Amino acid sequence: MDFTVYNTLTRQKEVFKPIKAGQAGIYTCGPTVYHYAHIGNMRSYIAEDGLVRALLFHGWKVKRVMNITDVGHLTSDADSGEDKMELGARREGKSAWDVAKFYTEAFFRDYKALNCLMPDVVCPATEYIEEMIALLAALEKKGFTYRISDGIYFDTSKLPDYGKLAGKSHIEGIREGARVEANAQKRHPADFALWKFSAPEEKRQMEWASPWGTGFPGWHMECSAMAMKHLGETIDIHCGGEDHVAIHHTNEIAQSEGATGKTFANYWMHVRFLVTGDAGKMSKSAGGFLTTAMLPEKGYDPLAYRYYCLLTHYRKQLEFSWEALEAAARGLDGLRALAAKVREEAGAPAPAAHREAGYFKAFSGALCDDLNLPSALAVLWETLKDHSVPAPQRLAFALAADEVMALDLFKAQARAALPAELAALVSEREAARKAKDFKRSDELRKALADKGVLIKDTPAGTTWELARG
RNA sequence: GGUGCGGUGGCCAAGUGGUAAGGCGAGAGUCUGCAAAACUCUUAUUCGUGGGUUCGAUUCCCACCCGCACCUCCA
Repeated sequence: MDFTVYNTLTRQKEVFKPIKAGQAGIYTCGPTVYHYAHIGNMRSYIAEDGLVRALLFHGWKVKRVMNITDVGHLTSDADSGEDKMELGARREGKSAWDVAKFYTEAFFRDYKALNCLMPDVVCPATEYIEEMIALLAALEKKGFTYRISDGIYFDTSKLPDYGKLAGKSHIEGIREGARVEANAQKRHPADFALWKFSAPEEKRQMEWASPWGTGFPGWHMECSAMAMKHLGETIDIHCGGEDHVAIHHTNEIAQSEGATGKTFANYWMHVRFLVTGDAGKMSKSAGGFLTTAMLPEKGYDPLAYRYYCLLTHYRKQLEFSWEALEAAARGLDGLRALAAKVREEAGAPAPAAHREAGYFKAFSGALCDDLNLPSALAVLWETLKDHSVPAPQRLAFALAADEVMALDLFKAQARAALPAELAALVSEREAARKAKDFKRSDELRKALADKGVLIKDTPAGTTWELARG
């Protein structure tokens, strides 16, 4: 079956044809590590992980590269808003390097908690300054650059199809200074910095010598340099958030194609934002936001958030609400319970998933249709409940499907022991119930419920679970 | 101001020119001392509004209303 993806460049779904048969080279814009990544950031990585897993599911090989932006944004507080952790880190005398290290580690903790597969290559921008300087030199040689007081800039008028990703009318409509102060020395509003000079009176923590002067690379340089270094001058799929279309990716294309004269990326996949009803998009600068690490504190498995993301197509804006997250968490619980029941019924899975079965093709077809994970998830639900399919086949299918969904459908849920005091109440209630003192046992059940312990009486005895929240 | 996207049952949400997946919730039943859990069944003649094209539109076209995102580092 052909694998199709929506390509932002052509604004339509296209059959994915890789440069090397059966192998996909994917570049992902990674996090900027001067603060925590919030769950909105993670939506993109979950969607991209879905892409990687869907390709692997269909037998493709995948080479995925992710950058870490650890340079260029650490000079002023204004860039980072009032991030308490960073301010705290500074108070403790940490360097910009330490801050980057700290948040990189935090990012991958979250990333793994959401069951995202590690990229094959993770590249911090600060380790590729040489490559960026070489790229700039190539652009200079071809006449795409000019120098003004604060840096070396890219002359967008020199590239005939500049802005093709976002659309010409969009580029022409850009009003510089609408939200950021205009730079009067720039020749065209869309021109952007390739190399910024350190201010004479300032000693930056992160700065490098270059043929043009001491300073640091422009924000778009890293992705161009690293993507081409690891995946070649033309890559298969370039991923990122929707916000990057008009500026960051547009400029990556300008730099890369200006330097090589070749197509930079054949397919551009953009994930739309997670937004919150009242505050709009979840933003790093807008203050309070939710991180993956905060989910367990609220009583949620991080994978409940993954499930939540899987419920909505990646090209549709996703609105966050606690009510919807709660519904997702319950849905995931239900799916796991269903999977456990299928496993019990089946004993052992069939030797292999039945790839010719209708449900399997429906599942695969949904993935191949521009990564329609919500549809694929519906197929999974329906199939697991379908008793006309032999249980071992259902189990084999669930195992295979979870390689894509990555929801830990069969992982035994570890749970904390109940505090002794509450455990005593549970035993006391069970004793009262056995003695048919229902009044007392119901009182105790109520008391336990008030403390968040839900009682279940099964033929095998009394069990409990913790209420969420 | 420019660009783009979306409005589907109480909530989240997929989808198609031929009569609305799935999940959550809710209701009924089985089970239970009663519950919970589990199981079974039910839950949109209808897809923002008004026109148009068509044998037929939620799906195509036009207008309007509403919401959102991007144009700044941001996923």
